[in-house]
Amino acid sequence: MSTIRDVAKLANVSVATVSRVINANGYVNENTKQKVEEAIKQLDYRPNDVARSLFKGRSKMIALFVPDIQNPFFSELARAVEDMANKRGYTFILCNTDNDNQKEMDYLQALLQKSIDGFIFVSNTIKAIQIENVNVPMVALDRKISSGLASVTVDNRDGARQAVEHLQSIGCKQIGHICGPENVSSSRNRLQGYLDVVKKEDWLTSDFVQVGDYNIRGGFHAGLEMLKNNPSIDGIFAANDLMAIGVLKAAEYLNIPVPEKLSVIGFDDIELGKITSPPLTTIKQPIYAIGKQAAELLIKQIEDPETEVKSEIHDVELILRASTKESGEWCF
Amino acid sequence: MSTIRDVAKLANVSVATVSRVINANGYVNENTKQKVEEAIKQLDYRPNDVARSLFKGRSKMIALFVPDIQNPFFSELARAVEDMANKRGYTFILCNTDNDNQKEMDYLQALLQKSIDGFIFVSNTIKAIQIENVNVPMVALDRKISSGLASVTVDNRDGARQAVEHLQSIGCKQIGHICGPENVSSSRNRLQGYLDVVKKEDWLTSDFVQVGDYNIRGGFHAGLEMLKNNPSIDGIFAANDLMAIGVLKAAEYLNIPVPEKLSVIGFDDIELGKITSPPLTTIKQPIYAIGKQAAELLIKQIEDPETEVKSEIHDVELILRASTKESGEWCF
DNA sequence: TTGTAAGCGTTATCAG
DNA sequence: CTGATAACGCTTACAA
Repeated sequence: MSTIRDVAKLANVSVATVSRVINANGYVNENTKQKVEEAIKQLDYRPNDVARSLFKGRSKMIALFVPDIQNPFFSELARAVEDMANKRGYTFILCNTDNDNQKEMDYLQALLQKSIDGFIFVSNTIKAIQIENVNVPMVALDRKISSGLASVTVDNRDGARQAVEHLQSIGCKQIGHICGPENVSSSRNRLQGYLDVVKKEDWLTSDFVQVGDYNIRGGFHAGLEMLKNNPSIDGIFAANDLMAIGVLKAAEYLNIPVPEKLSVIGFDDIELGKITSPPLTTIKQPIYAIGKQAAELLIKQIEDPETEVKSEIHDVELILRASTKESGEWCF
Repeated sequence: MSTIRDVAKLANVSVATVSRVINANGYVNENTKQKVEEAIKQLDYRPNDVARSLFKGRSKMIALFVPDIQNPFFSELARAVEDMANKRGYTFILCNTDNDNQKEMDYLQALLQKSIDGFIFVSNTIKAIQIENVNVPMVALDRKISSGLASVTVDNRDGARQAVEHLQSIGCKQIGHICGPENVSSSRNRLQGYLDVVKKEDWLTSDFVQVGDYNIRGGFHAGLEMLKNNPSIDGIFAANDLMAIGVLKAAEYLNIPVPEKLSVIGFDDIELGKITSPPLTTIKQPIYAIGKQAAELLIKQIEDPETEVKSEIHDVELILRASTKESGEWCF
């Protein structure tokens, strides 16, 4: 690997001049510029980013923390963040946290030591106090961390309301809810939305809300429990698609036909929901778009520290498929 | 952020001594060591990795190139690599290439400029000549790139044979194959394995092999085509699970009951195969294990350049589920 | 318009 | 056992 010094020598100029031309920075005579560019080409010279980082104190790297990249919701988010990072010349670092706060803190430290330029967190375990003296830009994605932190989320409560109202509109009389983990803000908000709609119903008992884990397996078990205890249930709103798929499996297991006897609706609109049998009605989040926006917001903060800290809340949208009555649709 | 100089000043020693204690390197008096450690604690000092990297010419970062993290096969691989990287103190960089050679080359350059320590490639577009003078360790994963490069793969041909033989053993008479893209080595090997078993059959015509794209949609279309042209087909071996799921959807669309009239077998054993209806019989690759091993191999090469370049080939295993006759199994 | 030289925060060599 | 000091490769005052 040749260095800036090699180029300078070959072009018969000083390293400062070379630096000026590679950074298009400061005055440099057209002629000497040509010479330098020639030398650069000849040596196939590429500036060493580590040296640049050391000098600047910034690395052109951003990190995304997600619980688990194997969850399709997070992989779509990751894809969006990476694409944006890439486009703006940043290197993308992916951190799987498994919702483990220790892991999060370890990553945080390690990356700070590498002069990372910013973080995007999808986390329900990071506390405001743990990051209060991190002095690089940060953005919370999907889940809020603290009010002082920029965030990009969706209107979870409204989405949940839409879901439950849809179930009612197609004739469901008794609607259960599989909620996500209680320490996740999106999950709490979706539960709120559910309650907004059904809290006055006389059939409502605590049996109608089961706690899941935002995964297929948890949805399956919660769904099984709920359907066994309340055979009269004819609609289930699961707080995410993965759990809704679990409910579909539970219904299949119990020989309850969907959507004839039971309507199921999820939340997120991951690709997977299109290929279940029946395909899943859901509340669509603009997953890629929010990931992209989080990255944009972060990079804006990085490149202009004066940028105001904003909280963006995106709308969601009902997507009708065959898992709820009278809305069948065969995709592909 | 305090520097090694601040620590030295506070502890009343030289920076060299501080360096010695943080690296447990060279002699240092127990007493002065205590003093230094005290100072480090007091200042909450953390060494600057960028400076370290500049000096050492290595960054403790490794990268993984995959076509698309949204494919669950790759996200499991990514998870494995990240876990291993993490464990060994490396930072993990994920690169989605979309099978775009230009993107691969751009990433390669960018990361080399950051003094990346090594690469793991899942690629069918990188050519040997493009990386011949990359002088950091590299490992090919899932797909070979060139014989000179360390690689971790599975016995695709044997797996394909097992798949087709299983179909025969349960009574399938006419077996079609949905193969993957022709420029992917695993896909070619699986086709070979299929042909090994059926090449002498008199029913075999070119209609029995359809090219897919390793994705659900491609599997759906290829399956549709095949089933429409050959109503007598009673078994399909798809070169990966995603396409097998597409075939399942195609059968559903055509009202062909699986496994009663048609048996379907995939390859990979991604999680998704467990939740289809019916669950998917498949050839299981040790996905996490090969990802982990690729990372181990890479790190070994990084830390000991004398390490010999090895090619590891893992065995695969038939997993029986309900998409092939007489092997029904209800998981969860 | 160009060059010199002082850092950026480490590590390692070489004296003491 | 410890301390100066010269790298590592780059950028940017400051001079010329």
